[in-house]
Amino acid sequence: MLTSERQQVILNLLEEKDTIKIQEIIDITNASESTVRRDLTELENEHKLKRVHGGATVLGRKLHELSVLDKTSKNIQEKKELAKFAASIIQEGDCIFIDAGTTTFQMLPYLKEKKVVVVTNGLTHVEALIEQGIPTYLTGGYVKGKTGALVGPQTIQSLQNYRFDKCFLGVNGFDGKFGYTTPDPEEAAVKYKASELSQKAYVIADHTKYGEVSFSNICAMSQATLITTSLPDEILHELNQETTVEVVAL
Amino acid sequence: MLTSERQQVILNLLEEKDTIKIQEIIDITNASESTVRRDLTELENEHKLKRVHGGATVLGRKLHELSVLDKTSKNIQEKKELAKFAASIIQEGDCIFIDAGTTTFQMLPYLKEKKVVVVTNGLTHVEALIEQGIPTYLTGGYVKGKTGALVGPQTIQSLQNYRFDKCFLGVNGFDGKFGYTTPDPEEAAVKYKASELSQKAYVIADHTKYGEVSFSNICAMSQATLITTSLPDEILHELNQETTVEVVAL
DNA sequence: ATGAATTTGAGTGTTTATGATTGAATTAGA
DNA sequence: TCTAATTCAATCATAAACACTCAAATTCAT
Repeated sequence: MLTSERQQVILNLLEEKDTIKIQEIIDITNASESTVRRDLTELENEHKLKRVHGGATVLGRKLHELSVLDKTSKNIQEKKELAKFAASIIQEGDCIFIDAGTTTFQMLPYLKEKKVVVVTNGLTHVEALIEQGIPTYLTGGYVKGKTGALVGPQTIQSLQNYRFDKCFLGVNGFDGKFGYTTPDPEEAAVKYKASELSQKAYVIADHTKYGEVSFSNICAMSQATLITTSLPDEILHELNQETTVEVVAL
Repeated sequence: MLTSERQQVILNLLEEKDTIKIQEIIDITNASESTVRRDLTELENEHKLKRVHGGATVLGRKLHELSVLDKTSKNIQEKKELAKFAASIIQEGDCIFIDAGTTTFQMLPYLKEKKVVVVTNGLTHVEALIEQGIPTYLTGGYVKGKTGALVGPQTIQSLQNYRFDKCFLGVNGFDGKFGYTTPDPEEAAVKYKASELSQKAYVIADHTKYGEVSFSNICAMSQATLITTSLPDEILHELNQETTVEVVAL
């Protein structure tokens, strides 16, 4: 049995039962204890499950944890600086779309005094927005458990009800040739539609995302202003031929 | 049985009953007293429950505290019984709409094993649904800060994407003459649309709501089956001429 | 076919979870 | 208030699960 195959079996079992014992996996896969343990360790590192003594369980499906998930790194500080700058672009009375995701989440604390109307597909954003008394509209759609994002055709359709002054999107990669990309095609479609409906579209992504190319294309570089952290001059020049780049100093 | 599994069982039991004795847990889980005590200690440290002499109780739920504030604990117990019955109506594979509100919220713990697809306009419901791995769709719309309900024309439009086997609605009052009513016209419109899109509509309301008439009419009594607590016979006869009434004994 | 890289399973000492036992603390009844 | 019955926290030995290492088996590239 292939490694990836075996690991998929484990994930499928977890989908059904929520928790599983090591011995059960051994019986089903006919692999040794060592192998199963290795699989579990790997899958845990990939955030596909959570190991517990004696087996594994599905990941904590707590939506609250999602918005602050990767506070491990100091790269959260970068995100905050980017978000702060992005928020400074927003003007009194703007109607804006804020994409789901941890980067855009960092913008929310800076919206308080802005008198804006916000539309979002990020479930985790809602609480923070409401707390600040910001009129908030949520798109409809399927709830992606892992990220708390709303996606799918219903989300796209929901968006058509609105027109935005500005939209702020998170991405997994940007590249001069392949444009903005993200792994999930459904999320990419939502981001694209939002950009279409906005007078001006902004993508927020730190410099480590340069050259990264994920599965799904969102749009060309030219179709959205990039807000990023310091890049080497030659890359900056290359990108500047494609689109506007706002560089945030740290 | 896995530690995490056993602890989840304890939490689930608490969901249903609000309090539980150590001996009950021992009987159900077949674990030793020592182990159960350790579990309770851990769960208390994680703020998942509160230990009391002889067992444990739930501790006020953060997110829903606001909306539950004014209700007595006896009302909650009533709601739970009503909700449990309502959930028992649901069949494997059903596509259901669950209205926002505290009454319908009580249904969620009973959905786990049902293999259903849920559409809701209740933001507070989403977390509970996702935690149980239930495929969840959210309607779009304006976020009503006080209740976490989605309302407005966008919500109505979102709903049109779906057809339901059953829908479960909360109301503020029911009356033989004036039908089901609720204070907010926008919420009433959402409820009405949901009932229209369902093969079968259910309204959940305890007997204290009888004779109450709020500002906005949702629909006539005849258009939804009423799930309620014990009513005087004469009232029951009167209502039975209008619609089906399911009475839940306490 | 050959050697390098990867995957696997068994063996190791260590860590963790469990259940029984103890005496102290708490509750309930007289 | 005192006593009896529970319930509790702490300790301990045991058994299970753990991470780690190493050698055998497999896969891969050449």
